[in-house]
Amino acid sequence: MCGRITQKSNAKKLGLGLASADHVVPGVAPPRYNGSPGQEHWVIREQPETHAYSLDRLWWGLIPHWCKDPQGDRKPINAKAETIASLPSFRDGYKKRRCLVPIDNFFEWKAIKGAYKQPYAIGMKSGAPFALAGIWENWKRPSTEEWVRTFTIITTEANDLMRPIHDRMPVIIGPADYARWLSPDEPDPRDLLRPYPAEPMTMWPISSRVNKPVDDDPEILDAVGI
DNA sequence: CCAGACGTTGTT
DNA sequence: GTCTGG
DNA sequence: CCAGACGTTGTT
DNA sequence: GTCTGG
Repeated sequence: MCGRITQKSNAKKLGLGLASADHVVPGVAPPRYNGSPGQEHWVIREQPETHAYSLDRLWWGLIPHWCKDPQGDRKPINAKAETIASLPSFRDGYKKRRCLVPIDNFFEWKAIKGAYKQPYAIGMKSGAPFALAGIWENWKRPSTEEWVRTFTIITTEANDLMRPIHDRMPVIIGPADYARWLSPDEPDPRDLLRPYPAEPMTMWPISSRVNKPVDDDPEILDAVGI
């Protein structure tokens, strides 16, 4: 599963060669060294009309458009690849509002029976940013009429690298498939929702300092070993 | 018909 | 135990 | 995901 | 908004 990410590279790199974010005001988009659900993160989308790609900040935790009061309701941070095409909360987004979440790493906790959990960082051997598959939604806050944009990350079964620590992992989209995943002309690209090959990936144990959901502590860099 | 849910994970 | 907040 | 709280009243 | 359960 996937409940913590890093977006430490600059916006140019996190655009993955598809999108840029030069319109973003400096200072409003700090790097995420230990990013959590409930925070804003970089997300790449395709504009339906112009087919241009954009890199924007969306809230992690999907709020369906029909939701009255997300205070009381849950905001799913993950959606299962196996069921996303049919579940009421996800199927419209899956058809029409797919996105890529560009990251440097994600974290996973290995549950050790009767004991602590050991956090791990997972990334590419190359150190390059890569893309997770997501879907997003628009939601209008009734009190202020303001539009809120949220996303959720799709999960699938673990690959050989991750299976020792966890039975699920986020869906990773390779560069060759960016365009297909984002294209509104592909209503059901479910063949992309499979475990990513283990070979280009790497994984290492990190300090449990990352347990604390604080992502602006510079010392977190040591914890992650970056 | 209306009311109520709508999600995932892990752990017991 | 379960929910909210980061 | 984990950490931390775990409450009520009335008024804006 | 749409589906399930009573």
